[in-house]
Amino acid sequence: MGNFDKIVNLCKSRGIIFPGSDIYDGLANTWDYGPVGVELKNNIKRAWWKTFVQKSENSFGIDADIFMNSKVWDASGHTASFSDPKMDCKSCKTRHRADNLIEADSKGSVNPDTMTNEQMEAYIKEHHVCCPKCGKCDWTPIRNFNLMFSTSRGVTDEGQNLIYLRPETAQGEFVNFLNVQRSMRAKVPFGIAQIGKAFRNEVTPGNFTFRTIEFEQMEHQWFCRADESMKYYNEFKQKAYDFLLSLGFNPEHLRFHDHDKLAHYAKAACDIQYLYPIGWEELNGIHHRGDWDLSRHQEFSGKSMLYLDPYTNEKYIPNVVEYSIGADRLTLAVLCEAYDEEKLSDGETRVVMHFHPSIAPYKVAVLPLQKNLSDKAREVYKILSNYFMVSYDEAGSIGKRYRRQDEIGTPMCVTIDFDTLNDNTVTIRDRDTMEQIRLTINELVDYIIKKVAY
RNA sequence: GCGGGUGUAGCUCAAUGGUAGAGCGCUAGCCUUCCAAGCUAGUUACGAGGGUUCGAUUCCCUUCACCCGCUCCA
Repeated sequence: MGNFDKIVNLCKSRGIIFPGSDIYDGLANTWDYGPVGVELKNNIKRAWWKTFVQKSENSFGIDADIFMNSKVWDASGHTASFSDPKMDCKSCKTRHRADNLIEADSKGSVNPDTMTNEQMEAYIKEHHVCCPKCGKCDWTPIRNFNLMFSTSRGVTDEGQNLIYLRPETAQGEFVNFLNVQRSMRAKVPFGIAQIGKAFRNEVTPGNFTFRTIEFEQMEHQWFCRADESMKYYNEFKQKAYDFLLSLGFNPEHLRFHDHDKLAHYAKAACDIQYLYPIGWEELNGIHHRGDWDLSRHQEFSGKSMLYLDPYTNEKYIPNVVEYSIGADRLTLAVLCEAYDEEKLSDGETRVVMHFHPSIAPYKVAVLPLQKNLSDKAREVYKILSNYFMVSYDEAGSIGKRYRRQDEIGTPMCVTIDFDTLNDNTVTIRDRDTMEQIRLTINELVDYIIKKVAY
């Protein structure tokens, strides 16, 4: 069994991530975070927010609605390019885009973009457009594969309006550029950050939570002058990289990957890839988007996106440097990075999740050495739970309980013994070093706070 | 949507046209003062529907779900 499968199994058995709709045999590419996983993911999101909002004087957080006016997606280009008319060749089972077939057949003299599906089907029938792979002319009807999830808005059947679940969070930052700039009296350069859900109707192999139909993005859009944009682009590459290192990533498992093929909006683009057990895969992206987004929204909304620079009295549409990372992908990378099987001196193996203490789901576990010490142990639990997520376990041998905590990456375990009753001291055991030290209960909170600080 | 594969306990895996087992896990108790110890007891399953049959978890059909591949992928 590969590490990836082991991690998936560990996630299920230890309450980190469960298959979605599990008792109904699941639903492909959906996953639910369990009691342990939700703590991990929330801690990761909090660390990200702290880095890119709290510690950045000119960055502001927002939380935009998942539903947006459909014109937003016209402006962003999603309506046009996120939906493709597809036909299957019944003979050789390959799939093709109807518009591409027509364009090739007519050598560009017919513009399929202006045709309905019925018109395209009629054209293909009339001109005997055949499968470029097998040469047969046996097509299924056209089906539209729209990568945006849609639903309808409206109470009555008539007059329902198509409304989309956002396929990316970035537009929330762009449409709020003016609101944030004015309300916060922000001066360029400044940033808008957001953590939120996005949805893509992809028919894709999932590889656990690496690719899912619902996912959470953590994004930061930096609005700046065009002549300073490349400088900031490079700065954000470094900042994104440093953030990953601060979570405990091994630099050998990270690499930059510049895009050779740029998206329609991009002037420069680069990924940071992580060496997942399935190979090098994209973890986050840094994109130089130019003034494409704000210009398009100015065009489609009719609202001026011009910024009056108070220092130079110039008017311009700011450039955007986007830094985007998937919260679920990052959580998965953190899980892969933390996973370790340690051989002990007695030949046994222990599974340890070496999470950075600041993002560990539980910071500390309280373990009474014997059950008749539970009153005192619960007292300690009560004190610590004012400050941290604390796990309490009194079932089974002490060794077994240490192993359970190792598997969910709890950095510290506190044991209560008979001496605790006399002198209020406890033994604290470190997950990574296996060292044990003796502290009084009064010293405990400060000690743990220092260990788990981000 | 197409092709192939798989559905038995929480997990990993058996067996069987006639009472469905094991290991691990989990729970309780005994024991136990620091790294998966032991003993005792308990816990839980044939994905769903239909057919053939005296009898189906097993054979057949349908369906559902998942996995792999194709397709797609800002």
